Amino acid sequence: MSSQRPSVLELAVLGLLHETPMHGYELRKRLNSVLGAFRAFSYGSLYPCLKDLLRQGLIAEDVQPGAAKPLSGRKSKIVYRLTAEGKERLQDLLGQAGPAAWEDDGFGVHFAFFGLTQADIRLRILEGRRSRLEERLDSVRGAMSRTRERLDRYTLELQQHGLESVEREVRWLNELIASERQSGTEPGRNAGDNTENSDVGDLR
Amino acid sequence: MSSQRPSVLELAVLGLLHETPMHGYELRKRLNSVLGAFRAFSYGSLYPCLKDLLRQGLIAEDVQPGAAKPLSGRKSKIVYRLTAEGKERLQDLLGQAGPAAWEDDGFGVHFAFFGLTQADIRLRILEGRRSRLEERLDSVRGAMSRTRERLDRYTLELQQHGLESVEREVRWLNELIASERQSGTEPGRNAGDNTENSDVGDLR
DNA sequence: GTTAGCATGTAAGGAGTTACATGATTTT
DNA sequence: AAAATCATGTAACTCCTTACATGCTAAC
Repeated sequence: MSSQRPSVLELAVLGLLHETPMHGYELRKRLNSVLGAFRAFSYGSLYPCLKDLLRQGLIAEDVQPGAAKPLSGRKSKIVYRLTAEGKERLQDLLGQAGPAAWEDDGFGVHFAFFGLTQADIRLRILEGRRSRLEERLDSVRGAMSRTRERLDRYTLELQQHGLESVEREVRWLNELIASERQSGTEPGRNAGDNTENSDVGDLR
Repeated sequence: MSSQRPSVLELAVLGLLHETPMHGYELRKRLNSVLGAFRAFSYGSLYPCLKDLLRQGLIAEDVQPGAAKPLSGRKSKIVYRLTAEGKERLQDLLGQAGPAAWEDDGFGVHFAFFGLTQADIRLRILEGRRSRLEERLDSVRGAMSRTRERLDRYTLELQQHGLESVEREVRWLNELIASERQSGTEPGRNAGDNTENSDVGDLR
């Protein structure tokens, strides 16, 4: 009655555990390293989330009894791994290309797991985010031109910087979309296929 | 027992009401227009906040009885204005140059009201934010060099973009700080004094 | 042998959203 | 007279953080 977490965390945890089993502490570090500047999570949200996923049968725990390995700085108490249901659920989440995947929360995480996402879904998410940002651009530009005169230097500076940030992300998305389309429509190539050819993949 | 809102909203509301009295609906629109791309608030948080500020005596309400003005598209029900205590509280909040003023939440709002903020506080907030971002830069760069090999193209792309966004904000802050120092240390000029001289103020 | 980092958790609460409920006024 | 927008509010809920509590292991 209180579960159903379509949360960012669920996807992130399932996605990370898809690579390799891990225990909570490790998971949290990788979480904040993969998501980098975008998001950070504390144990206070991670552990309850793990319990929830466990209860749903999406992950399973392997308990390491004592310190069996004197060598190497590992001690590992509870190692979580993805179950078959968890893999299904992950694929399910990765297949979603709705607003949740391109809003501020969500986009970063979905993008981080694009390597596991189908090419057409990737494209839809990128385009969804771009049009979302363009909407925002319009409304901010509108508000600026409507109230330009009465704003002081700092407010103006803030708006300008915000605007340029969004514009910058739109350009980034444009490059990504172009690159996706090129590898997507190329004959004889499958989704996710990304061997080196010409300069695609070198977008920075 | 449950008040004490050092929330972003409190500062934003007091700051906006310092310019001119307004009713809630108007306040919310200006809020989302001034803060633009940084933050957005819903009525569900605005109205409770107004009640709280009212209870604390920081704002007062002037109720407009009926439709007294046939002309102009105004109807105004409850117009809020800043009380003397509210002005004090605002100055208090604007004088704070601690972490709350330079973390992700908070910085945007504090910056938006730099026009009402003392020059030395402005500088401290800008420098605080810059060093905060530089810390983040270090940790992300560290994480990247530690795990570079095993990351797929998309994860790398995400980190790169995040990194560049932060670097961009640091450059922006550098320009602002330089400009602040110039007008601050100039002999015969007071804080907030920003008449045209050479090229300061034209940083974009 | 004590500090630092690894490791797992919980309780309380903060900050805000969504969805709803209601009604006045203006525009079409 | 219907639709849009102005205007005010509330209840329930979400998601996450902080601060605490606990203990193990490695390094100095």
